[in-house]
Amino acid sequence: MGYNCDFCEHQRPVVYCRSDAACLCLSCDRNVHSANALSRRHSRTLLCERCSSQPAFVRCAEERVSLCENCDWIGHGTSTSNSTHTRQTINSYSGCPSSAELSSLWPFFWQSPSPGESTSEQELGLMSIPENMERTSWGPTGNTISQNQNNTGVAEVNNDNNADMGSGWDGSSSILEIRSPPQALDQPGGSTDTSLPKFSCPQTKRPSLFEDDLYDDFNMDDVDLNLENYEELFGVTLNHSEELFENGGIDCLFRMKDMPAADSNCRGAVPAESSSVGLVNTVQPECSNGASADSMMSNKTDSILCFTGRQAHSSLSFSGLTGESSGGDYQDCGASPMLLMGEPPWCPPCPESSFQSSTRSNAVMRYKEKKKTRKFEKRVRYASRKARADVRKRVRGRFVKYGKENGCLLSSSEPYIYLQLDFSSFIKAAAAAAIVIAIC
DNA sequence: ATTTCAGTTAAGTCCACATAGCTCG
DNA sequence: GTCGAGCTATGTGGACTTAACTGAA
Repeated sequence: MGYNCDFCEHQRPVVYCRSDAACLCLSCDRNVHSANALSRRHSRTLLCERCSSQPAFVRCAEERVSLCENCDWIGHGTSTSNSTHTRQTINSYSGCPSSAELSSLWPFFWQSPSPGESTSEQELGLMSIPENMERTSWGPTGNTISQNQNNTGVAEVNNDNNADMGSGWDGSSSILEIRSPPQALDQPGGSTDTSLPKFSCPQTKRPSLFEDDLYDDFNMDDVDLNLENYEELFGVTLNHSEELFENGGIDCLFRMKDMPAADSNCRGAVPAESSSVGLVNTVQPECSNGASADSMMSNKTDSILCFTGRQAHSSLSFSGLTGESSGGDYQDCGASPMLLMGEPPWCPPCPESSFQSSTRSNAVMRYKEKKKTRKFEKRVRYASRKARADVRKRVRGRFVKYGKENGCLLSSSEPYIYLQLDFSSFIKAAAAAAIVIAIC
């Protein structure tokens, strides 16, 4: 541990901004994300208290610690004693919430931690947040969804918070939105309510975390992250790498299956730094296969060494990738890169490996099938041009001028007859002419 | 293990023309 | 500031070409 805020480099980071790929203290989070309307839209969540480099997605009530997916898997997925811990999904937020708003969002923040645990949450309560800054409002559509994961995997939706917030805040200038975590998690209990975030019991069905249904409802058109908008908004030309980074590190890893199987350490390091495909393909792993998962996940410096770090990504060029193909390639895949590569590098062999293997093979099969049938739809910007192109005459796939349809010029303004003949027609015509000449 | 070759796949190119977007008077 | 003329760049789809990839011999 011992990391500092990426912005002030002084305070202990508490929240993680996916858009900025930055770990920030609350003060800097407020400063940075109050700069403009765009930055206010950045979705932030708690920082994992184990690795201090990944966004936390679940809160362990027993351990009173916020964990990212990887650390949750390490802590709960491999230990039968810890697997029964009650865990609560951590919501993300945007805007500039006050400390009171954060307390409503994360009530566990102000619970006193048990002895020997991280004190980051205690410090969090002591952090000064300039309350004179722009007032944050709870959006009328803000939907606080909390889940109490028990052994049966029953999730419940808590709308009380939302109602309370709605009554206590002015919804006219909605800035802050409470979002359920982006991860679609399987729900062992088999709930039919698809609107609810799913939760997974990692030790039993870990691979399903990344199965196809995770991406089925994800449409980049809805997210609207195209380059044009970025140029319009920021006035700068954006490399495709940045677009990939915006989409999240996990989705950018599919080319990792090309990496040598021994690169387990670096495989784990990549999601930790939201690395990009280009980096993965070009940067040689520096880490040895023998490194432990713990050291890998906790050693932030190593991650940066292996995959250049998030600060360097903007200078990398991905000119060989097109927006459509590359972007969709990594967003529409139906299986996790970890899935394709084999067991997660941080997952030691366990008795359930046979079950996981079969599940994984099924997922890989579904991924391959989906990839085979996948078709990147072209986005038509001008329907009128498309309509015209659809009805325009072509000769061998090329547009032809008016009057040159069917190989002949029909326009009276043209002084000559235009013949559009392919080679076979030319041979036939030449042969016929030769016969005529011979007869004559 | 390496090379060669045929088959497959993906990406790029070409065409004419309507239209968006810009400058200029 | 507004308007119109003139100009340039862009986008549209199908056929074709080219390059890259794959698997077998």
